[in-house]
Amino acid sequence: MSVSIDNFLKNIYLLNQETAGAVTSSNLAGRLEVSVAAVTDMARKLGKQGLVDYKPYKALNLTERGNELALKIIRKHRLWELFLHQVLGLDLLSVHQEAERLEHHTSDELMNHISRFLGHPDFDPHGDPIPGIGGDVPSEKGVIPLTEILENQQCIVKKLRYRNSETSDMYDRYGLMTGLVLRVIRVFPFDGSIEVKYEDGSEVVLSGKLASNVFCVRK
Amino acid sequence: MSVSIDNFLKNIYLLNQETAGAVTSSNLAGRLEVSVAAVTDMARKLGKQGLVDYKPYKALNLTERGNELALKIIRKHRLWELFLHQVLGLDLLSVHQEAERLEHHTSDELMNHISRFLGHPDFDPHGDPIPGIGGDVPSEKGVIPLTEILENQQCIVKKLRYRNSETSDMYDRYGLMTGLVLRVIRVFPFDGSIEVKYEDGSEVVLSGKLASNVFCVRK
DNA sequence: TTTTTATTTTAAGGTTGCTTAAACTTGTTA
DNA sequence: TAACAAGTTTAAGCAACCTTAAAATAAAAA
Ligand SMILES: [Mn+2]
Ligand SMILES: [Mn+2]
Ligand SMILES: [Mn+2]
Ligand SMILES: [Mn+2]
Repeated sequence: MSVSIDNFLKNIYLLNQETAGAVTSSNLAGRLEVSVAAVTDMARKLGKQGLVDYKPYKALNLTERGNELALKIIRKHRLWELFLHQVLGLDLLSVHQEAERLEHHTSDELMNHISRFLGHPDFDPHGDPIPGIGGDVPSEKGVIPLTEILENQQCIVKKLRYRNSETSDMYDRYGLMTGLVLRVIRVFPFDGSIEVKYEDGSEVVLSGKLASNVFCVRK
Repeated sequence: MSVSIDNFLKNIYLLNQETAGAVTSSNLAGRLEVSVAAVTDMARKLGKQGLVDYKPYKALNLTERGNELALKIIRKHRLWELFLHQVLGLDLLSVHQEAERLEHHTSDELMNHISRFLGHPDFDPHGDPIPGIGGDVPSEKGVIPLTEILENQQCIVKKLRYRNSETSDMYDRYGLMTGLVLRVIRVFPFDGSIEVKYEDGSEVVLSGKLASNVFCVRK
């Protein structure tokens, strides 16, 4: 397992969730920032190794074994993120960048020490589930976009979807973070924007697009 | 800077101290576990880059810039070791193995967070000095081998030299660790072995060879 | 000083992971 | 159905970092 293979498997897994099972070469190439030809090469190679289900011109899928490996890397990534955030105080953008490298260079043993130190947590600071040692993924049942909360209902923010560094800035601007309790004051169907009230009484209006990237559970 | 270059520079630095300035290609090759030819290649390459002072058939030396880079890597290595030991409870053998990889994949920013978390320490858990951000190396003044302590004198263990995994076992066996207070009870000139008394009153005899790898300051 | 030995360098080649450009499939549009 | 456009594969090649084996050099021994 090299860094390239790690990232290849991990991003098939993640992209598979985002695109509902239709991971294409160009899709993955964009994500990994390599040429499409490089993806074809790697896919064929990992196909032979039994990690990827590769058929020319077809969507890419992980095999059972490929899936297990992907989950192990994601586990390391998200445990590192939580550790760096909670213990060392790095911000949510930095933790991702550091974890992106550390995930490939940490033994299972060290990762288990970190998991124990954190009390075997289920979610990372972005609200994403941390797979267990056995590959079990904590459920996110009841987590829905903020756009589905009705007027006057309360909810707890569980997950913020990070699309780029700009979303990070916006979450900062509005003070949005996991664990926050919000009450939806008003929904504006005109443009989909939503007025919410924080626990401290302050109120802001979020754009529909931003709100659709904020996930929460009803309170 | 790649992992290979990191390790090349770091080990010239360390070997330079151990051999008093006579770092040969075969010497370094053994340390890095690569062929001697690979060392020559890399030395010439880094010579062109101004990191190594390379002259065919001569001993290898770091340039000013190469030295700075080596110290940065050593700083990361030793800070990681202390962090993994003190915070996460890894044993002294594991911390070295993990640090050996993490040192290459940690940003300066993260390392500074870790340094602050630890209170900007001067020594790693093996007693080796941790270079500062500016490249200043904490002094080890007064640190001498246990073999130089006279009968009935007390000393504090400051540094254990790890030669291989066996030394590690022996330090464990005798409960030797940095910070320990010892009193030399008796020196046996016959074979150089030394009888020491621990603070709890127990007494053991250490071989001369083992004692020469234990460093301490007089109390 | 010449010869022998140990060490270092040079040469040739392999693997991994990438690139660009050309050839090929596939599904859609005319 | 034929042509086109988009996406994918194949081909050729490059850089980094290794290897082994042969040639060159330096140091030690005869
Ligand atoms: Mn990564
Ligand atoms: Mn995350
Ligand atoms: Mn290393
Ligand atoms: Mn150390």
